[in-house]
Amino acid sequence: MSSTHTHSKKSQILTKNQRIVLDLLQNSGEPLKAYFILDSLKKEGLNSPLQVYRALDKLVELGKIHKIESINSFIICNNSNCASNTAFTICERCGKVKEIKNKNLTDGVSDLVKDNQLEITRYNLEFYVLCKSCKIN
Amino acid sequence: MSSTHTHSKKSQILTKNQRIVLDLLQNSGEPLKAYFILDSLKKEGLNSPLQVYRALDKLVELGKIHKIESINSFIICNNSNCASNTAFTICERCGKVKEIKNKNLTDGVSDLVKDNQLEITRYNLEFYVLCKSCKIN
DNA sequence: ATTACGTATGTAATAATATAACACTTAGAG
DNA sequence: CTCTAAGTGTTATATTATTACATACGTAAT
Repeated sequence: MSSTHTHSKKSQILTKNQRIVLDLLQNSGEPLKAYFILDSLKKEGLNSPLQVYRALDKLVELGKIHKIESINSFIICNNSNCASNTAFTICERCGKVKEIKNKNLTDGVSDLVKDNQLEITRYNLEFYVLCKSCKIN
Repeated sequence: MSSTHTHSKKSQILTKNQRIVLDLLQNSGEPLKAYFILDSLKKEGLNSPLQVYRALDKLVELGKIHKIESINSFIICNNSNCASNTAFTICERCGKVKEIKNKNLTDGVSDLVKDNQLEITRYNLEFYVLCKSCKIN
């Protein structure tokens, strides 16, 4: 074990395509669609959908981004250790998405899951809301 | 029209396309994809994707079926009054989907939502699990 | 009974989202 | 150095969903 690392340095480093896709999502902070990412990164050398989807798949697998299923979009993960569990609010009026950081909520869901004897490997929670600014206007 | 009956409230009656799509989902009990529904109902007179999507949209709106976002599929609602709130388990191995009827879970989620001052109009919860039969084998 | 209106229908075309197949490259482990 | 796992680049294609437009049909108001 100590002499032989099964985890190579390579596996911890993002490849170029993974890097530029992650950077774009990081800088945006908003959910982006795969083909928007493709268009945005044409100048960086991304030419085909598959290049984008492969990078996205890997980043999701690494827990660095999440897919928001109901809007076919990807967003940077802003929790340090949310694993593959996700919880979002999506404004029904303006479409704004926020990842829920509230520990009470996610802990509560975990408890409910335990109480109900569900063996969950991961979950995806999408809450449709009317966000503050939309509520005012 | 072969019969003379006049329904008092047309708005509560499903149209032919809505009916046959609902019947198929009802009989199946499983989540079905739009284009599978289209293929299955060719003999009933459905010819285009749009006819299917229009029926599905209406049925979702009426709360008679749900869309399971992460698998782009539609399933009959087996709760009498779940409104537009949905909670499913999806087996990661065999893909089997079950609507969660557990009142504790859904009530709990509602409480959590209240406690965390989220104003939710509806929600969509997708729990990925290893189902009983897949756990055994 | 006729009109106006909202909703549904049928059809063709196309947009948006995602994957398959294949040949090639690269980096690290042994 | 060589083997292998992972990533790349590219073309083509599959899957999912919507736009646009013309037509039909039931209901309520006139």
